[in-house]
Amino acid sequence: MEHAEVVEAVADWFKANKEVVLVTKGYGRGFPSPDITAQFRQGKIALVECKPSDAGGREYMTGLGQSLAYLTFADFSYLAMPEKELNIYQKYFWIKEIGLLSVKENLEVQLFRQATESKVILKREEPRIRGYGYYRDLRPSEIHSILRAIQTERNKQLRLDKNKIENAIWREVLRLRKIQSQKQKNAWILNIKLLLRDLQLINLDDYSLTEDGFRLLQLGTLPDKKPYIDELTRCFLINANYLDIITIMQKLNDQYIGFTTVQDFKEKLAEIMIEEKLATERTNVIRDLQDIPRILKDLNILSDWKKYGLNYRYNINWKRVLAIIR
DNA sequence: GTGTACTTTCAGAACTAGGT
DNA sequence: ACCTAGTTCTGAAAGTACAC
Repeated sequence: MEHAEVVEAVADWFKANKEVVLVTKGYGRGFPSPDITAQFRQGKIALVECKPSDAGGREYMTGLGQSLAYLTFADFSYLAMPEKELNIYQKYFWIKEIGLLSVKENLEVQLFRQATESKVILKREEPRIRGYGYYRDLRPSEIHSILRAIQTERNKQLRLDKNKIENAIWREVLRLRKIQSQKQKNAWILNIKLLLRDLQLINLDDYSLTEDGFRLLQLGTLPDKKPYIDELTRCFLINANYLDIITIMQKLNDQYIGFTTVQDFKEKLAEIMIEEKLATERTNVIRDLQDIPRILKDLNILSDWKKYGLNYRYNINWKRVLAIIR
């Protein structure tokens, strides 16, 4: 049983739970990075570490260690693996706080042991209402300009001053766009913060760049823009979890011959995104979808809105997607 | 060409938490 | 309870392109 199969099965198991409002795979943080995040109605969060078949004791012990680490920033922690391995190694998983999930050969999931609530949270993971990155307005080249502005300002500072960094971001926005009203400052900075957070390019605590952030900053200065765009695409697909969105788009394309209008397509897409718990009911997925196709087109993942017979559709450039996520 | 559907860009409304 | 500042989300005008 592959790692991805275990992840898929366990994610589905959480989605089936009425109390769960949001399920995301591998999204939200750098290290240590859980395979699944499940968020409950009251805002409590469970993190899951998944392990495949035939991996050797060492890997299952590492999984236990990761699960323990998750208890420092989430309410519940689970370790999931195939039934066979769970039986072999269960004696080592004696720490009762860690929940255990057993995945059968037919990919059916069983709750082997309920997790208990963490008593050791150091820094709580904030509940989210989206299982995909927040995105508004910014173009790929603008993202690079903003990263550069943040890093330039940071290098000037002896002592961290977040306000000055935000002022630097705003100055950069004013340079990039023709904005009339100062009132927009907060909205713009916020939109930028949320995007960079979700792409995992900066730590919001101190505006320090992550490894991905640094890489993008460097790639963006090259004369050839392709490596930058490719890397940014990877961040959107993996870090911001847009891979799940285009997977659902493909499902829709397979299911329907086409769509009468963009609006029709977006409504159907939004409905499934909520069904699949990629967003909560209170998320305005439709509004998000106003901007998401644009960035996917900029990243060369999505075609234009093309006519086929009487209907229309977006096509997904899977060749490129697969090359980038390798 | 022109009306309509779609895209891009800017603006601000609606929450939320904390203080009094 | 009310105010305020800060955060998050929503709306829509302006611009563009596309079918007819």
